[in-house]
Amino acid sequence: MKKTPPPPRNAAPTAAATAILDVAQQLAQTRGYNGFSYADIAAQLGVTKASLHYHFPSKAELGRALIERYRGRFGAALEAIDGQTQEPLKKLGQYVGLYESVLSSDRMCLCGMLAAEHSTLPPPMQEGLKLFFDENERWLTRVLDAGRRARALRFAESPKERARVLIGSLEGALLVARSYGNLQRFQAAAAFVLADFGADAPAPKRGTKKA
Amino acid sequence: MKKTPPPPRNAAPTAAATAILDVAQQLAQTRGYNGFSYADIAAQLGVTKASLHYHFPSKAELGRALIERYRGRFGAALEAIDGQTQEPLKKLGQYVGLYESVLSSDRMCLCGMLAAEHSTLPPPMQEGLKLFFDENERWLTRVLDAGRRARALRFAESPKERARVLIGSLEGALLVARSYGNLQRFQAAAAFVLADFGADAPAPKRGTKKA
DNA sequence: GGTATTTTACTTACTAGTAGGTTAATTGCA
DNA sequence: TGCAATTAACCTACTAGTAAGTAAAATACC
Repeated sequence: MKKTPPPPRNAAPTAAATAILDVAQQLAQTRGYNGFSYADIAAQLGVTKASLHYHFPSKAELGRALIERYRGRFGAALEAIDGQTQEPLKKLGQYVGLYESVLSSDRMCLCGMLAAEHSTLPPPMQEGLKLFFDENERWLTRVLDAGRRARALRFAESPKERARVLIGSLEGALLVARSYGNLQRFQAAAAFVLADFGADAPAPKRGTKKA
Repeated sequence: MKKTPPPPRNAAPTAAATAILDVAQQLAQTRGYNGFSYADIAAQLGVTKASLHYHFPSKAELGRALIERYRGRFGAALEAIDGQTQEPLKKLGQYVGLYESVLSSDRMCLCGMLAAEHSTLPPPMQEGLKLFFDENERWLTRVLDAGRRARALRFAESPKERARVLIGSLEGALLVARSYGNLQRFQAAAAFVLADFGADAPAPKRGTKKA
């Protein structure tokens, strides 16, 4: 009753698998998990659907891999921020920049998108989503807590609560700005949430930042 | 060459049409526009798909009607708030309550959900979405502006900008809280965005439980 | 009032197309 | 020659949508 020839999972990702994930991610971020099909990926790559199934036996498996890779990359980006600056407000600014760069390519945050479709997702994907948000929350909580201790950030609530608010606000700002096709709309919201942390902190320039 | 018997559009909605919209809305709010089918609605109502097509010739038309009704109802709810209190912070509290009640029934805001799927929607639906957000923004802007003039609310930015941030934050809080199946998570975020408006604002009804 | 006609609100039975997925054969390369 | 990667060809289930027909209610007409 073996259903498929055993595809080599969890190891070094082959070039083909990477290409598939790249296309699938772009589709998932723009159209949602229920908004694309194997046929769409195959067409964009110029291969057959069967070939995709060789690398990712089921769409559920592809979706799971998508989240896992995204989570890993996001985690790496957070570590990169930690390596680049110790200044809390700058860290937050770069964190916001991660979201902004997503919107710049006309995408939604993968996990924000999937969060909308949550109830239609296979359980492993649902769990992957939580992990993503949990990891974001943990990192932000640490930054906020340290920032307040160092008197670089000012806020009243618990760092964890504040981290959650921040994540939600950024995801929501992304969500709405995207349906206006308007990057500035996100930037304005982002500037606000940052400004809210430190009275008159070195506010990021309003208006076009990418230039 | 008439394709369909002309269905009576834009008039008093029949009981059948209302029932269809009710089910479709619940599905759209939980699974997204691309996450349900005519078959799903038909099954829940115990009628045939063809019967649905009689009332709503295409899914695009159904989706458009869905947004239109939602928008109308939301607008009515905002008017109701205006009729109930003049106190700005209370108005905001009730506004937040609208979102909370959506989450209580395990749903996402219809338009927040559709915003995620924006790029896959037929243009009339995309425009309906914008109208929804625009109307929310207008109402909130008015409340915020009046509230600040009356010294009942405190904030630095322009009312319009602040209104946008608020909408985004609430939609985002809804989005994330829903993938945790956790109402409290939303309530905490909601309490924060309200508190952010006036120093020590009165906490919204349900309990804060930490500390 | 009673008959003819139209309209409403469906149904059954179907279409063409797409979804995810499978199998067996084939290619390409170390 | 052996195996990883890929294809052609297929399957079943489901998608939105259509065609044609029908029972019952509303309307028109005399």
